[in-house]
Amino acid sequence: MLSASEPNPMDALIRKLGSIATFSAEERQAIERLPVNVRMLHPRQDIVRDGSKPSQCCLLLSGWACRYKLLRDGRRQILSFHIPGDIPDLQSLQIPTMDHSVATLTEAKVAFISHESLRGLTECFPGIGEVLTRCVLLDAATFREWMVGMGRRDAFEAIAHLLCELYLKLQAVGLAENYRFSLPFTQTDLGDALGLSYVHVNRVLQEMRGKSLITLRCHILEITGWDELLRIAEFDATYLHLEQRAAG
Amino acid sequence: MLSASEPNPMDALIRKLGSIATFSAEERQAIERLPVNVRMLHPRQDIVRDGSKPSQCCLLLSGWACRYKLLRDGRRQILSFHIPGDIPDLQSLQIPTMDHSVATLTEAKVAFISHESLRGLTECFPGIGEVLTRCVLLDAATFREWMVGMGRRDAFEAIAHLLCELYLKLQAVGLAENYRFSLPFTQTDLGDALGLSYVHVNRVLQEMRGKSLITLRCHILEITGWDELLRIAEFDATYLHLEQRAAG
DNA sequence: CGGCATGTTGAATCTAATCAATCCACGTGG
DNA sequence: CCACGTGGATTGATTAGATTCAACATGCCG
Repeated sequence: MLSASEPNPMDALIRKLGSIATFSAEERQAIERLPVNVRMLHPRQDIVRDGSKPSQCCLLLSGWACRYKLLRDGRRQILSFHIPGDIPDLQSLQIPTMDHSVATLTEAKVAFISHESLRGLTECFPGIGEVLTRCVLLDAATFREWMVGMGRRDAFEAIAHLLCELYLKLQAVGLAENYRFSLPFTQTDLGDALGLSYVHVNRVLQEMRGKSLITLRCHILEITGWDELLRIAEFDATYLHLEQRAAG
Repeated sequence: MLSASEPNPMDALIRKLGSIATFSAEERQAIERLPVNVRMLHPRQDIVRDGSKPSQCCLLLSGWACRYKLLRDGRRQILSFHIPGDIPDLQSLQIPTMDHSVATLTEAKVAFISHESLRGLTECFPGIGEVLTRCVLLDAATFREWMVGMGRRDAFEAIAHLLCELYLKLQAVGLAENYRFSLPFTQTDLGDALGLSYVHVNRVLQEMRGKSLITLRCHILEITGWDELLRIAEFDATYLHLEQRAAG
């Protein structure tokens, strides 16, 4: 048995899955025993390329990653941000060809898990298969919310909404508290996620600071006006479908 | 056995599933025998409401439907369009609470199928479960493509892309050919799907007509410049993940 | 120290939204 | 048959939100 002081690399995944479903000690052990291939990756390194047919999935253990698509002239749309515990290309298990790319945003530790062993796991433990299906459906719920942001919210509302979302997602896996978290990527990345130019993102962030809604220094964001930000963003956490639990 | 002249209501579903996967005669029969509750619905009628916890799924048999979210002040974002064979709220099987609404756009025939019987079906036929999972993942792929449209394509490109997508989806289930199809909803709906105002949608459609890329009369769209439209939209059908087949 | 990436700010420009009419097809009722 | 009402499409004028271009500041790293 692993000692508490030497955390299993799968802890990030366990924590993530625990935030959206409950599962047994047996299932937990099976996850911990999955054969993985752990690697450190540089910032802004592609993990999976658009058009490829991966034979493994990537589980993010530390750092940030994103999914994105490029247009020919270089315009980029970031489709999602990913934090430890996420498996950004989980859908490749069911849909062989990637229709987008996955890349790191920061230095990141990634565990590669073969499709084969993931299939073995879900066959032995259908409950885990259901939780993983839940994961990809929750990604889709976030896509839907981002669509509302890009299509029908103005820049201020959209950024406010994204900041609330990121905080709650980080908090759910124990990576944020007290309305503070690390936002270690650039305003260009934020713009590419929201369909805005980096200049405009910058101005809106200034405006939020001016209204004392946030502070942002050295890539540490603090939401100082949480309730107000929720109100402006019309934020409703239903779409995150987080497991309600009594405590911690 | 059903005669050819009296089509089973599930034919729409069979055709849709056949466009994205292959399955056996046995599986096909099981689908045809699903107990359903068929109803005709008026145009612009809600089928499932945001926030509800449905105990059944709705299979669209004829007509058009959409998923959408509303902001408090009435701004609407359409998240997807649905055509016969689609099950817009399929994810409610795994995620109990709806984070958006589903509504008809036209008069529509809808088959309601209880979660219970769907679960029974996927337990007996795991292959069907996989195809259904594939369905919701394909929806997510379309969400991603729409995000690119809203965030990084201009209005002309985005509309061009949507028209190409709708044609191919209709064609895949035999509801369109020769670059012609019925587009029986309003320009306001198109705008709400693309994050544009209806006035602007109108102008762009004019421009497309001016360039002889499309004709649009009485809600019948003909794409007269398919290749050019594909080029402008930078359309790549990979994200539709349609099953490649020799013929028919 | 110099170079580079990121963040900040201003000015000009542009895309698309908004506001406001008007038009047209269609259905209804007198 | 025609007046009327309605929903959708179209067009023009104006405005707003966001982009683009450009410059400069800051901070980090070799």
